[in-house]
Amino acid sequence: MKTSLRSLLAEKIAEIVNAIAAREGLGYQVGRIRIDYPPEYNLGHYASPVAMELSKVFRKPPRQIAEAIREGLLTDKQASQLISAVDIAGPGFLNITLQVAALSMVVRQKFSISRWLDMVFPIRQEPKTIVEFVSANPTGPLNIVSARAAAVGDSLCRILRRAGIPVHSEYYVNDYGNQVRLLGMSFAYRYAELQGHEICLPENAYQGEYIREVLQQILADESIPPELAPPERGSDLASWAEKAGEFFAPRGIARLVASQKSDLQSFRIHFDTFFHESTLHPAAVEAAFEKLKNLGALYEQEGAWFLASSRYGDDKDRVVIRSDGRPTYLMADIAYHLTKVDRGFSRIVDIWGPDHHGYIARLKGAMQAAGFLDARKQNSFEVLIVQQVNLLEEGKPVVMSKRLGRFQTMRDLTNRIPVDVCRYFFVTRGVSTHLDFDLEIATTQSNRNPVYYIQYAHARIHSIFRQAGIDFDSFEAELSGLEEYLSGDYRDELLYFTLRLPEEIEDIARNYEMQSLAEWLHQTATLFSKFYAQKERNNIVKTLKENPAEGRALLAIAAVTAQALAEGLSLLGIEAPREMTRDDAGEGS
RNA sequence: GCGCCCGUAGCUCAGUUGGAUAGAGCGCAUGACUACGAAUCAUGAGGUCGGAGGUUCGACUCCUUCCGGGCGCGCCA
Repeated sequence: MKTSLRSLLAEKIAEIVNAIAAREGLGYQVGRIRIDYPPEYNLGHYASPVAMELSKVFRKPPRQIAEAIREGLLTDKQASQLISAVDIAGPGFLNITLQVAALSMVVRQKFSISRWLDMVFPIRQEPKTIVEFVSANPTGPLNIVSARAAAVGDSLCRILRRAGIPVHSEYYVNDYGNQVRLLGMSFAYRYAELQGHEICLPENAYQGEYIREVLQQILADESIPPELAPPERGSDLASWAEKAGEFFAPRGIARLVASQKSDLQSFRIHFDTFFHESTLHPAAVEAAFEKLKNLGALYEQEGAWFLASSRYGDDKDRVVIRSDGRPTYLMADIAYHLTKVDRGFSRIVDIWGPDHHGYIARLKGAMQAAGFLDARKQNSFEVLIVQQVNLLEEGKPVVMSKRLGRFQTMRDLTNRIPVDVCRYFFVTRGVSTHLDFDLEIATTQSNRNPVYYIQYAHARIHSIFRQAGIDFDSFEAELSGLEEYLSGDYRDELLYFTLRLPEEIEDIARNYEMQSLAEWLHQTATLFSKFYAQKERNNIVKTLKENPAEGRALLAIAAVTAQALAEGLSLLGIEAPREMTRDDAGEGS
């Protein structure tokens, strides 16, 4: 089967609708057929509201259209093999119930979730995609919003990749410009302080304690050239600091970036590349400028060059070259994004922090001006804004100020909360919601966290295999001929739900709503727990002894569930342990 | 002032691009281990979906307006 059950049904319904339209003499072709899930399992496996949507086009009552589609499905040779019933409910919902045999058609010889996903995806020719995320300034440790963006971006990449989409993940390092100068200067002042100077840090310097720590690392690794020794005590340090800063800045950035990379690594975040802004200057920036200028997207005014972004929906035009000739950050960012185009990516996804939303219009404007978003090209450029995380400590907000060095770092977070818990927490919420993270509650509740519930279900299945003395990895789930054992006691419900994984992945590849995968994992684990709690009928070890055929069916259900849970967890960068250690458990329960 | 995001159960959040009786976790109440792990299962209490209008077969979802919270509106990055 080269498609999910849902897509197959959607195709069939589309055929049927088009046939009806032709019969009625309407020159109408349906677009995407929406197929959802009924609110309750006993209503069916799939539900579609198409009949209601088509009511206007066909000028007929929804139920009448639904009836025609029902006829079509039941008389279609391929579809009728899968379907056991089509009910029309409420105002015109089509509720489709599949046959149990549909399960054994999917779970055939050598079946595994992983092989199945490999078969299903890619569903169509997929565009080369680049996802840029985190991209924090290399002037300090990563903060908690970066942690959220990292979890979101990395999970998205894993999911897109699983959907067969060629994905490249990238971190844009802003190692150029004014802030780099300020960073170097900050090191210089701290260095002077070490040399016995009374210093008064300029207000715009980075004040965090980490500046001192990184400075120590630099000093431990290399000696400072004598000509950079601080001037006489009491004299003004400003011009000296400027010069010495040029020495410290690149060294400091290298170490800060390394430290960020190590934070990301411990959060299981993978980047294919780190792209340094400094490599764009000057050649790529100049080339981008020339390109936009030749396309007529720029104009000169009062000695500066402006991008006419208001033509493309921005509130106003934006400066790209200052009147002193230096390019702005926007100009460099345009150059950077044009490299994405040059590198062959036709789908560009950026994940930005909450303070950048005002920036979307101008960058999109630039990409439009550059011809990337030409309607005929089918390219896309999407920006996801990850909203802020309010860090609370016992219900009170933790005040954050990066400049003053008072802020919660990603490291603080991961030191206190296990990575599995953090990553699950971050993707369970939609990216656009502001969310509160109470460290105190997160710490105490992490013991009762939903992520452990999912992992527990997974570990339990492996425990069953250990009890049964069957090797999980070489076991091959196979349901052909075992249909009679697949009904009731949550058996079919669990299997159907589990086999929806490709549909989840397919949806997320389109809408980026990753919280639905977290939800799916939780529901799958819940169904397994219910299945497992049917101790009379679903005791696998016992059934294997009493009725081997039925035992194999139950074992296959469990195996497929474990595979799907492991696969889903890994898509969120969460581990799927085969045993849970008691240390992780809540004590007071 | 303008723009973007958010407002759903006591708390933290889902709600499938307008669909069926608005859901989950935590917390609370009650019950279930001599059977593959009780980190579990079963049952229950808890909602004027921020307020008010509008659009239609149908609105938590779309539009208008108001209220409340957050963030942006540099020739900074």
